[in-house]
Amino acid sequence: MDLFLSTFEHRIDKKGRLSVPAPFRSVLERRRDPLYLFKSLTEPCLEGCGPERIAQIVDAIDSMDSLSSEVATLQTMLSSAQEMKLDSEGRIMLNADFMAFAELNDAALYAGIGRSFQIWLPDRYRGREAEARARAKTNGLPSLRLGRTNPTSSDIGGS
Amino acid sequence: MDLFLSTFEHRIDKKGRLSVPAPFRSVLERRRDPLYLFKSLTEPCLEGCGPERIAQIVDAIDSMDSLSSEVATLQTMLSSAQEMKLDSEGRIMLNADFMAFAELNDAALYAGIGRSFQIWLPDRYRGREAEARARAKTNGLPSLRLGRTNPTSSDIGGS
DNA sequence: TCAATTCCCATGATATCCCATAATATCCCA
DNA sequence: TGGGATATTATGGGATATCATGGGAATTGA
Repeated sequence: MDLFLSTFEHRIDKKGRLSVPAPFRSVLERRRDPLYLFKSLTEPCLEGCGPERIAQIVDAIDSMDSLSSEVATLQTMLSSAQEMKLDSEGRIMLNADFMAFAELNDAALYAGIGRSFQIWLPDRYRGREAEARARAKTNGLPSLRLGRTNPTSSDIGGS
Repeated sequence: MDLFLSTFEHRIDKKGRLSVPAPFRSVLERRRDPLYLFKSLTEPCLEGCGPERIAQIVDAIDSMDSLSSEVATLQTMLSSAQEMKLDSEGRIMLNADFMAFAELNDAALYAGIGRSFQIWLPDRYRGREAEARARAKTNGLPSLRLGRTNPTSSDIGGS
């Protein structure tokens, strides 16, 4: 099972192009998957994933009460989602909405979190990481149930 | 699986013409589908889709009790539906009824929500999006357990 | 005939393609 | 194991194509 792991910091050039880390690209290429990005619902960052997660959201909407606020939330995710086309050098172009949402300017940090990854303003990410480490030191680690855990909402729009 | 995703804001010119976003056009062209628009039943916006969704509504009506109020509701959708013809530059013309219903004047925002998309007054849409994000932040994200989740292999984005 | 559409062309902005380069990582063979 | 050769990667720039948009002319239709 190949996963998105590790962090990478890349420059955003004057034309707004941003290289996708080669290890992430090869995960997608191996699966012959296009790359989707969308605005996180809970954090000031972008989320990257393959098509199966998008399909999951589409199917969930169809099976839910179309008047519920949960459907509105899922639709918000989709309406910010975008299939990213990579140029021949493996770069993507972030539109103005994405750039503004994550407050990016000339650099971006990719954080692989397993089945998906996030794109952050580098300094902001490092600040969050420091906070998380400090929390772990005082509160201890969250329990890690090994083996299959039940899916929770927190692994959709992403932590 | 090609879907209507992302948002696009386009101007409505003096002649009432409105460009359909190129990515939406290419979804329709790839499927050789015409474009249908109809007035949303629940929101002050227009809905856009291909013929399969219209057929879905027709089939649903056929399979329901013709006296039920739901049938009347669905019929309302169909009676406002219209096949849109695109000009050679990929633009549509919205009739006065559509313009008034969505309260459009000189700009429109397309919001892709998977198998269909919506057309909104831009500011109104952004307000709704902000609300949905605020809700998600306080209430958490909807669970996606509903969709078919294949627990074996190959589901990087899955559950 | 008049107004409203449809067709056609123009244009600026922007995205995309293609090529170049420097730095780094990987390979290969002595 | 070392070190030179080769491949990969991130990054940049110029040329080209696409897209959204606007306007005039031809066409329709009532």
